[in-house]
Amino acid sequence: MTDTTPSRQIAESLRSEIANGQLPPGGRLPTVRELAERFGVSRNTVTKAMTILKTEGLITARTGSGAYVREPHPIRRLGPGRYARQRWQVTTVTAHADDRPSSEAIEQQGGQTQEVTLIEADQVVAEALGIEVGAPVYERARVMTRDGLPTHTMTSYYRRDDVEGSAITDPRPGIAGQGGGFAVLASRGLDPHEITEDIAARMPTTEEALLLELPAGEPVVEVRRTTRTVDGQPIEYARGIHAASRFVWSFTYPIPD
Amino acid sequence: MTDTTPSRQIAESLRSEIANGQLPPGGRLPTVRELAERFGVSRNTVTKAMTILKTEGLITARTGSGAYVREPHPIRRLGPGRYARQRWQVTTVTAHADDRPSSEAIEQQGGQTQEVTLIEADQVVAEALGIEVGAPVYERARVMTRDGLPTHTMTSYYRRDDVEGSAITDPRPGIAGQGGGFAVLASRGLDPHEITEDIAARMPTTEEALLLELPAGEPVVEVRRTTRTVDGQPIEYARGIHAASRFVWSFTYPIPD
DNA sequence: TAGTGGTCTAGACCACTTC
DNA sequence: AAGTGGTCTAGACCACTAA
Repeated sequence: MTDTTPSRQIAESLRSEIANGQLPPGGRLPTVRELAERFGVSRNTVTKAMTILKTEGLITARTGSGAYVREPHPIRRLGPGRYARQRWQVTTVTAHADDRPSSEAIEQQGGQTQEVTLIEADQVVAEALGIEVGAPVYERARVMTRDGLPTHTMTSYYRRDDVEGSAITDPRPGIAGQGGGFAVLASRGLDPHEITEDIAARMPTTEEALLLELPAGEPVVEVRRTTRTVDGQPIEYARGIHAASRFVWSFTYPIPD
Repeated sequence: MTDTTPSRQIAESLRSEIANGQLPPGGRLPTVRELAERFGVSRNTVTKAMTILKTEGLITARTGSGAYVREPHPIRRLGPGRYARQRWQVTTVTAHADDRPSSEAIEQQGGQTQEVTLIEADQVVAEALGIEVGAPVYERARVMTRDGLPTHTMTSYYRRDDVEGSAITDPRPGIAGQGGGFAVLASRGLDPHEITEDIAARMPTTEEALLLELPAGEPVVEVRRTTRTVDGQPIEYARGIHAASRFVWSFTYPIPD
């Protein structure tokens, strides 16, 4: 039934100790040397067992300190409500650029970094926005953090003419941040009306793992979002990478005919 | 910038060869022994590099044969349309049990196994169905396959009184299969009207990895679905485990106020 | 039967943490 | 300074695949 190499057996043994609470979340595992002696194997074999558990997301190890049972993350539930009008709709657009442009295009602020650049649309972006490949688009790349830890990235693309000169093209975070992109589009007569979200999961690339400080064995969820006006005209395409363990997506809808 | 151990460097080297197409999908990697010589390291170090790539889902290895670049899966796009009325609504319920009950509760049929059991509701199921813990519910566990490979599981829970004696409680697949559960509920005056889907991603348990024949480094997407009548009464709770690389979930909705 | 990936050992060295 | 996880080596053995 179970193909049973020593390293797998040790992993299974520790796994069940974690499952039954004998090793509680945050608790420290016995040292590699202790386990090697306990199971009568070499240190390498125990290390391998721990590698298995790490890639399963059950433990993390800190060199010089020990290996610990991973604590469950607080989970955020993401639904359509996060895009609700009342969250971004304002009578007058209060966001505005001031006169001291920062030399750096990246700044840090409570929970969000931002980088805005004018680029040429690639295949995917062009198709999503209904423009030609190579057409100019503004890319607005953000990294969201929570409790000092990065939780997800969100990179939006806008047609240049739609947002040129607006607060969106101001690189400082907070100006167009926090849904403010929708307010800017609305102020230009491009009211966001409909959203399509595509959701898929996969293992992270090495860059993503570094950027989001992902432990081994943590998948990412990639969200691709297209926002359209009431006429069906796409006004924003966005791509987000989320640390999987911190989010749940929730949708409620009537059964279609 | 990049902490650079030999095994990681080798992994990175192979990773870029895969990315630029030098090693095409389905192509065979050089042997461990060849790579060990090429990079001037021990066999173990090359093996470790390949383990990294396996957990990233980039390659799979077959003992005795070689290591191969994984081929991209055909991806199914899942949206609300899969629950559309026209897919399950029938004027008269044609599904029916015949007279020869099978001794086995599990049967195999084109693309689906099924197992039906009467159990007591646990905490999660009870809460979802709005009943008390321990109340009797029918559990209908299915494993869906495609091209002979398992793609996902789907386990539904119904209140006993809602489906007792119906085609749903018939263990043979195909009777209530293929959305037929909705038709049965409708025939009982419990028209499915609204669905809530919760979607999350994580690494598989060992059981799930075995059941879905997941290669190392393949995450799963867990979908929890609650179906309600127009009155808001929950009539089905379902839990599905999907091999992440084979699916995309897609939702289109108007921006709420 | 020759070649393949997979696992294990014993010993070594390293960077890091903790005291 | 002592203890920790992490990595690497050299060599061994195994189960499996393919000709």
